[in-house]
Amino acid sequence: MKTFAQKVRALVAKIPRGETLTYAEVARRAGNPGAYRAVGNILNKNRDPKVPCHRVVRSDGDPGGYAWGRKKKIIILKQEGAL
DNA sequence: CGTATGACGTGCA
DNA sequence: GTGCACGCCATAC
Repeated sequence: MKTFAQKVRALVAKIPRGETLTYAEVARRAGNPGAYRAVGNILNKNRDPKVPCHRVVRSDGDPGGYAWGRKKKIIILKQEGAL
């Protein structure tokens, strides 16, 4: 039984380049549609270089947050063509 | 085990 | 349209 964090990281790592998923979407795919809160929390404490957490945005269209800086996140998305 | 936290989401003023 | 408050879940301490 993988922990929710493990599932989330695996899903985020599967996000194709140039595409973005919302925390709610990731949480839903992880099996816990109501744990979108935990998704952000997990990525925040478990920022893994193998996980493109910058491809995870909020449902409002806002970039959300980024452990390395929200601004940096936007730049990366722009470079990938997701923005 | 219980409390506090957070990169959210929705609702209401 | 903007701002504040509440609710929600998993993880950390």
